[in-house]
Amino acid sequence: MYISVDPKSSTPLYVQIKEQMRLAVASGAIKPGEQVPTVRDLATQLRINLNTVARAYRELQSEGLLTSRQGSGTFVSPDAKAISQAESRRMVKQMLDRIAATARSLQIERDELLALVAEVMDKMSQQADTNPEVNGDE
Amino acid sequence: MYISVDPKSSTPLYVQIKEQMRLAVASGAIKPGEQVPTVRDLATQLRINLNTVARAYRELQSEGLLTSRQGSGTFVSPDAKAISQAESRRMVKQMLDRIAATARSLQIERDELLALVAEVMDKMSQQADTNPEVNGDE
Amino acid sequence: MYISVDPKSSTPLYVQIKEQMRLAVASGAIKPGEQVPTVRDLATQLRINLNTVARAYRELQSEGLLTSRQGSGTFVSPDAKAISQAESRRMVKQMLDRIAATARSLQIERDELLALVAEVMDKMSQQADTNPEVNGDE
Amino acid sequence: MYISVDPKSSTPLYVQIKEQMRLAVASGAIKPGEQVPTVRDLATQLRINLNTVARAYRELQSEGLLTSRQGSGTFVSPDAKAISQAESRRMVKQMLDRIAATARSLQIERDELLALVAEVMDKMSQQADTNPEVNGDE
DNA sequence: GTGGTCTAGACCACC
DNA sequence: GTGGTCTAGACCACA
Repeated sequence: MYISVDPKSSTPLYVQIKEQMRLAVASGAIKPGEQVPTVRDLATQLRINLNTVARAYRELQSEGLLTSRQGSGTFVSPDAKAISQAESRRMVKQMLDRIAATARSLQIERDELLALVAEVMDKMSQQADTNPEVNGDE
Repeated sequence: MYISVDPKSSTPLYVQIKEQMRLAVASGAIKPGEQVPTVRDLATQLRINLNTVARAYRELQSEGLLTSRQGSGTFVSPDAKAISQAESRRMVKQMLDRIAATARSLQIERDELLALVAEVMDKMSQQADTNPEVNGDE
Repeated sequence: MYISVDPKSSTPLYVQIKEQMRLAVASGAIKPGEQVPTVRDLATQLRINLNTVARAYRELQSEGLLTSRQGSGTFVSPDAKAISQAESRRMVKQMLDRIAATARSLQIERDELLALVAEVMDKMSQQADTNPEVNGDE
Repeated sequence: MYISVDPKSSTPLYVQIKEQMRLAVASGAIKPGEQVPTVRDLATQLRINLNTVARAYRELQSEGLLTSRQGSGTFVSPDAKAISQAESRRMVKQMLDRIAATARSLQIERDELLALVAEVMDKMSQQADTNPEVNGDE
C-alpha cells in the first residue's frame, strides 16, 4: 500500500495522509479515475481512527484531488495529476522561501546554501540507489 | 530594541522570540556577556503574556544560549555565538532534508531544484536591498 | 427511453430518477395508465443498483404518481399529471422561500433579486434553444 | 447571540453555523477584527458538541472569513465582509440556477416564476415588519 | 483560558 | 457495503 503514517511525528496524521496522497497522485502511483481505499480500510490498515482518514479525504476533496460518492466510494479526480503537482510545487516553493529567509539572517551565502542543497540531494539519491524501495509497512 | 514579534503570524510567539534572539546573537547585535531584558520588561514592551517570554527564555537557556544568575538577571552565554550558529545551521539542514525528500518524490531534478533555490535567494536579496527591514513572516 | 442518470452528479441517483419520472409525466412524455419499465429492466438499462431504482419507485408510489398491480407491473396513476405538477410546484415554492430568506438577510433588494431571477431564466432558455438536450446537473 | 441552529434540520449543523456566520458578517452584525465566541462557548450555548463548532470555524477559516490563533481565540478577518458577501451572493445565484432548471422543466413561464418570487419576498417583508426581530433563543 | 488533534462509537443516507 | 455527520471525552500546544 502506498500510504504510511508516523503517529509520533509532530505533523498531524491527517496532514501526513494528505501529503502522501498528493505525492502518490503526482508521482503516478495512483491514476485519475481509480478508487482509493475506503476510509474504513485505510483507517484499520494504518491503525488510526476512521474520522482522521475521513478528514484527510474531505480536505483533499475540497482541494479538487478526490471526489467521493456516497455508497460507492472515493475516487481520484480526472484532473488530479495537474492539481497535485501544482499543489506540491507550491508547497516546495513555500518551504524554500522560509529556508532562504533563515539562511539570509544567518548570513549563509547564496553559494554556500546551494552547496548544502546539492549535498543533501546527492546523499538522497545515493540512498535511493542502494535501497530503491522503501516500504513503511511494519 | 532588537526584538519584535508579529501576533498575527502563524508561528508561535515564543518561537518568534527565540528566533530573533538567536539571530541577534549570530549577527552580533548583542554580545556574549551582555544582559538581556528581564522577562517582565520584554513582556510589557512586546505587549504579550509574561509566560510566553518566560518560555522562550527557558528554552534558550536549555539550549545554552542564555544563562541566568540568581537575583541579577539573564545574560548571553560566553559561547553563545557558536551555539546559535550551530543551532541555526542544524535547523536549515533539517529543513533541506525535508525539501529534498518531497522534491525527489515529485521527480524534480537536482538541477531544477538548485535553480529554484538560487531564484528564491536572489529575489530575497533584491528585496533586502530596496527594503532593508523586512519581517518575512506570513 | 425517457430516463437517464448521471452517476457523477452530487444529487443521489434515486432522486434523479424521481425527478425525471415526474418530469416525464408533467411534460406528457408518458401518459396516465401507461406502464413504466420494471425495476429490474430500468436498473440494468441505467447500469445502477436494483435497490436504487426500487427506492425511487417506492417513493413515487407513496407520492401517488405510480401504482403497482400485483403481478402485472407498475403503472402511471390516472391523476399523475396533476400530482406531479402540484408536487413540483410545492418544491419550487419551498426553494424560493429559502432563497428569499438569504437574500433578505444579505440586504438584496426585492427588485435586484427579481432581476437576478430574470437573468438566470433568460440565460437558461437561450442555452435550451441552441442545445435542446441539457442535463443541468453538477 | 447571533447564532442559532435547528438540530432537526436535514442540513448539517456545521453548515448551519457556517451560513449564519457568513450572514452575520455580511449584514454587519459582526465586524472585521472582532472576536467570535470561543468554540467551547458557542458549543455549550447551542447545546451541541465542541467538534461540530470547531469544524464550522475551521472551514470558515480556509474560506478566509475567520482567522484563529491558538491560545487567544478566533477573530473575523480584516477583509471578511467582502468575502462573505461574495460567497453568499455566489450561493444565491447557485440556488437560483437550480430553481430555474426545475421551473423550466415544469414549463413554468418566466413571468409566472417572477410573480412567485415577488409574492414570496413580499410575504417575507410583511412578516419582518410585524415581527422585526426574530431571536432563536429558547 | 484558548484552539487543534485524535479516538471510540454511534446513527444516517446512499448503492 | 460505501461516505457523512455528530457526540463525548481525552490530550496537546499556546498565551
